Amino acid sequence: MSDFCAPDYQTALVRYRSKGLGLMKTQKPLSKRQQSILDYIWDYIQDSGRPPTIREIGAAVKISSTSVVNYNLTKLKERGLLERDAEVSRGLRLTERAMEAYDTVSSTIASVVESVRMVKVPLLGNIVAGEPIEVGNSDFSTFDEDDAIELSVNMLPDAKGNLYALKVSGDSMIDAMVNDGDIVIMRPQATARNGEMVAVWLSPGDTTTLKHFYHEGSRIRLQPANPTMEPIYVDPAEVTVQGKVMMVLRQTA
Amino acid sequence: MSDFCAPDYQTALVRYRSKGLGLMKTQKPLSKRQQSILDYIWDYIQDSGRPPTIREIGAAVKISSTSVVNYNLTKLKERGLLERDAEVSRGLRLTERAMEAYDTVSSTIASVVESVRMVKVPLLGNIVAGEPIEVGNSDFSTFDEDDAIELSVNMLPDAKGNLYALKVSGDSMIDAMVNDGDIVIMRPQATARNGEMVAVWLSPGDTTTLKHFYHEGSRIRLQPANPTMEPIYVDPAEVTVQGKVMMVLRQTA
DNA sequence: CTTGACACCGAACACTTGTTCGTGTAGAAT
DNA sequence: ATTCTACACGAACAAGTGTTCGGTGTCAAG
Repeated sequence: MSDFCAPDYQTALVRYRSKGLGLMKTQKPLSKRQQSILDYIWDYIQDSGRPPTIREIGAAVKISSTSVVNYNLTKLKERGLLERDAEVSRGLRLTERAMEAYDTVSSTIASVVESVRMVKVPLLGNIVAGEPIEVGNSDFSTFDEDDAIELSVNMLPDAKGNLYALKVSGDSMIDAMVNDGDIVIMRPQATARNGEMVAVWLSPGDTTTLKHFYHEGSRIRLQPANPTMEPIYVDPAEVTVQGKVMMVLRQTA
Repeated sequence: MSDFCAPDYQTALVRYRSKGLGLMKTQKPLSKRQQSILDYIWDYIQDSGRPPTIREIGAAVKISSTSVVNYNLTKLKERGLLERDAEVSRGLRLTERAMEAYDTVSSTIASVVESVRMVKVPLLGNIVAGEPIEVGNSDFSTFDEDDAIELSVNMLPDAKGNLYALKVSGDSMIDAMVNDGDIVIMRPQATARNGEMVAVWLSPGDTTTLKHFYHEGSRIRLQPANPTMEPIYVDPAEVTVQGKVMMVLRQTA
């Protein structure tokens, strides 16, 4: 019998965010000098809006000879990490592959977020809005890691922190106008106030569900928003609140 | 009595998108040459990842002398549209102000969209989901021009073209799970198939509303999704379909 | 010990690139 | 008519920048 555990949105989120430099398995690592050169080029472009010169690179990584810089740039080009336009000043360009190491998409989005106040919310998986169903530990494999929703921060007051998205399966929340197939944007939250719509994990049966949450004496009432369905009563020790619904998105066409 | 006319989302959208270089009231316009130089610099940076040289600019805008290019760059600098680092190759940089003209946010987002497939949808105004109400010609002034929603293109199949967003007032579409306060993403559309949820303008009374649309013999039936409300029957000549609902967004917290 | 590959280096050179100078034209203002 | 300003231009020059050459040192393999 498998060990029961809560679907771990936090771990999935951390995994989503921490994509380090993926070194090619079949090649030995870059020399320290070559790595320093790449780092310098990246930083210089971010800071100045243009690539550095051979001499600037040399000064930065303590190479006194332009031909040594040239030699190392040739090596990096051979590795597919940069391109060079000949006979022009500042003719360097980092390739897509090199930029992966700097997580250019996240960096670009991070800079856009700063300027237009937007947040990228990963779509981590499904949440059932119906009878609680058992979840496996691989529940997060449903969606490609690259699936995400970009949202304007001004649509999400207090959007700091680790938002994530879940796709709704089932119609138990239909009276809260959350339908099967909708996407809900969640903010991690370990407690809930009465009436809040939350995702919860139930230790008996290792199940998860989306419901309105109520403290009711010594019990917790998980209330569907569907008049055809009965509330679920659980012992507080058996329920873990995982996140609160901040926003609902629905495609209609 | 004012002339009646449809609330013109297209015009509002065009106005939203066509933010030309914001000319200072107290300054005369840039010369054509100066504008061409700015355009070329912008394009060159997008294409090559570095600024152009003085000679490249000259070749592009048909200036044979580097000192004329230099003179014009000095003028652009005086206007606050670019910065120059002296004594370095490719020492140009467009200022924030200059980039506004190229809608740097849209351009940056456009480039991000290419990599993460996202679209920026302006929030243009309100739409009533209730009894049709009269709209004034200044209906679009409700929202700041900068209000917009960023959405992942993969959430919006066929997102090409001029999407816009409207904020819903009223609850006549509540059975379609569209509630007061929700935001609907619209795609401009002049016709409608039966059952589609659309924004329409009604020439009698100069009103607008959000409803399900049905052709019914010689009439159009505009059907609320609220059992407490009656459908509206109108002559086809009196109704203009303006857009179809592609997505619904709701903030819940 | 020899050889080859790799990494490194200074110097020179070729070319690119930015800045400055002196000059000319046209139109507006005086 | 004169002066001023804006815009334009070719040429020369200075500085920046990339490329090439001939060389050295280290290390591993033969």
